Amino acid sequence: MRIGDLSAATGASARSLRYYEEQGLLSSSRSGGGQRHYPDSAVERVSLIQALLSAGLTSATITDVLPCISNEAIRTPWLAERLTSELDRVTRQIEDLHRTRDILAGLVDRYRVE
Amino acid sequence: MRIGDLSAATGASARSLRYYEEQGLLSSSRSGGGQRHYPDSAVERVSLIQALLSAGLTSATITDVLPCISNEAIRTPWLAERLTSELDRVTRQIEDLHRTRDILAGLVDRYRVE
DNA sequence: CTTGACCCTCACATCGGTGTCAAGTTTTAC
DNA sequence: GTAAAACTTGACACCGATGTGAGGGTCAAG
Repeated sequence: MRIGDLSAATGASARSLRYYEEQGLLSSSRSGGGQRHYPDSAVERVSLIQALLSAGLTSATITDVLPCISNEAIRTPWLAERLTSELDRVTRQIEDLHRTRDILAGLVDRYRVE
Repeated sequence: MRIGDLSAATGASARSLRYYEEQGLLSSSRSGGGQRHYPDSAVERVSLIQALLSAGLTSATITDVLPCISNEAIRTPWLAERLTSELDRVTRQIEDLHRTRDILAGLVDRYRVE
């Protein structure tokens, strides 16, 4: 599939897809004329990238962390730490967000009732 | 208390506290020499601001939403909608984050076991 | 007083992902 | 074979909260 198709399939803009590639998160083959072609599996990969980005991982961090999905060789203890610490961060983020949601819910409630 | 004290009490930098004031999120009285003074209650207000900011509310949104805590008069139906839609957004954000956490947890697990 | 710690305003810098525009090339459909 | 749609690279802009630094006041303890 070409970049427009992948964009349509994932919701990521073509600009973003090129950026992901530039950052080493995503790879593509090129047609004779230089246009990018993606395998169907790219859709899932982009979704994963999007999820991790929206969780606050940096593209550099994702670059470090993503290969371990497909490439067994790159697994190092250092990477395990990295993954765990990101997991902890996200977990904390969820907890904070729960508190904030309660605050907002309280506001809504108070607004409704009084 | 002065800005340094409030900063120490909340973890927000003095820069941020001035910014909050500039955006209309926080008010202060001034000493003769022009230095800011805050009541003790400012600590809680700043915590609230921090929570809402970290939940992804914009300072402009918070400006709209915060007054309804202290000022009954400003409550409008429009504000109710606003609050509710922010609440929904945060709720969705939490759900997304749960999925992402599961992804990360899966990576950690896979890393451990294999 | 004086001195050191604290505070003031103003302005510019930073970060990271994305938008957007320009000028040019490739692909597709008729 | 031609036009339209889609793609390419490159560069600059933006957002929004915060950092940072300059140059200059204020406050409190000695």
